[in-house]
Amino acid sequence: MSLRHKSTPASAEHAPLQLEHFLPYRLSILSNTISQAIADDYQSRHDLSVTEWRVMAVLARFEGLSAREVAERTAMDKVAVSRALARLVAAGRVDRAVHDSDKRRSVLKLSAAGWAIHDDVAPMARAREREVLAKLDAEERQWLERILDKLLA
Amino acid sequence: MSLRHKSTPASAEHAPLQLEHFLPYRLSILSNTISQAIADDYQSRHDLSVTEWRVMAVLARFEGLSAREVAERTAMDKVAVSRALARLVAAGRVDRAVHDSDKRRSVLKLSAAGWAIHDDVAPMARAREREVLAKLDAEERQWLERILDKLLA
DNA sequence: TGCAATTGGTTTCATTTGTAACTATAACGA
DNA sequence: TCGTTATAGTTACAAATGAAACCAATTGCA
Repeated sequence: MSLRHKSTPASAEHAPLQLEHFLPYRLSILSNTISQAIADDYQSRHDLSVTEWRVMAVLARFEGLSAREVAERTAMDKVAVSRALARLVAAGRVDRAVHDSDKRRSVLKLSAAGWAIHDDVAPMARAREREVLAKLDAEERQWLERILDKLLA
Repeated sequence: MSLRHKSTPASAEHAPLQLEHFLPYRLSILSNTISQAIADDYQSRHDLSVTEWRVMAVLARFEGLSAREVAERTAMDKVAVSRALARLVAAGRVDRAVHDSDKRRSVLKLSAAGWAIHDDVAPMARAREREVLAKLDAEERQWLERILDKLLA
């Protein structure tokens, strides 16, 4: 056998990750928990998938984007955006036109029905965010903002 | 028309979410970016999916768990765990035995081959975590830890 | 011009994932 | 001890997702 002593515990031999203190793992749990809570609010109410809601949220904020620009803003891939848009347009929630000077590009905006859904969902999403942030005091909230800015830069 | 003035801009009428400052959105981007970077390290090298790696990581730390306990620890659902385990056992990376006093439960541990993979991947995962944390100074790291503790409590 | 390379977007097909139903064992209460 | 209910885990089927091929419009440049 090796120089290592026989009775060395597995943890010393192998140094397993301590998931409960491992940043990527903890971020993943936190992110999924929050996103799921928001999704639960709107999925059944409006028959809306997470990707569809993301597309709607970015079109609410930036009217007239192309599909590619939506993909950039949502950090989704273009196939996912294309499919979400197909459903949203079919449901009459998004209006799609063709760009004047480039017929490949679409020009996207929420329809009246799309805005109505947005105006119902957005306050719920904000309320969930507030619930989460309520667990922190003012100082912690400031630090969190600063830390996220740095990590996402 | 309503009492609202005709020329009120959409942003005032509808108050769209500002995704770039919306906590759930930012957490999701950050979490996915980090997890993907780690996954890129091991997926091709070991033909290992994210769910399989999570199962291995928790078995490295807590030997002899049942599938249900793995699911609890990883925050994955039991079907995902069952499938990951099927592949891991088939690949000889996890040993599955039957519990002495309850024949429904399995008793799971990493095989020698499983440990070898673990011992290759775990340091890479830790290195990625260090890369991320290197963007923060000592004070920010302490706050982050404290904030995550509170949000996950 | 005109033709190759690029870009916006969709479709196709294979893989992954989620939900529900199912099997086997165990626990509990009449 | 029998019948009901609960639990561990798997299977089957549907829906979601990703990668690559694809079409159409545009750009760049010989």
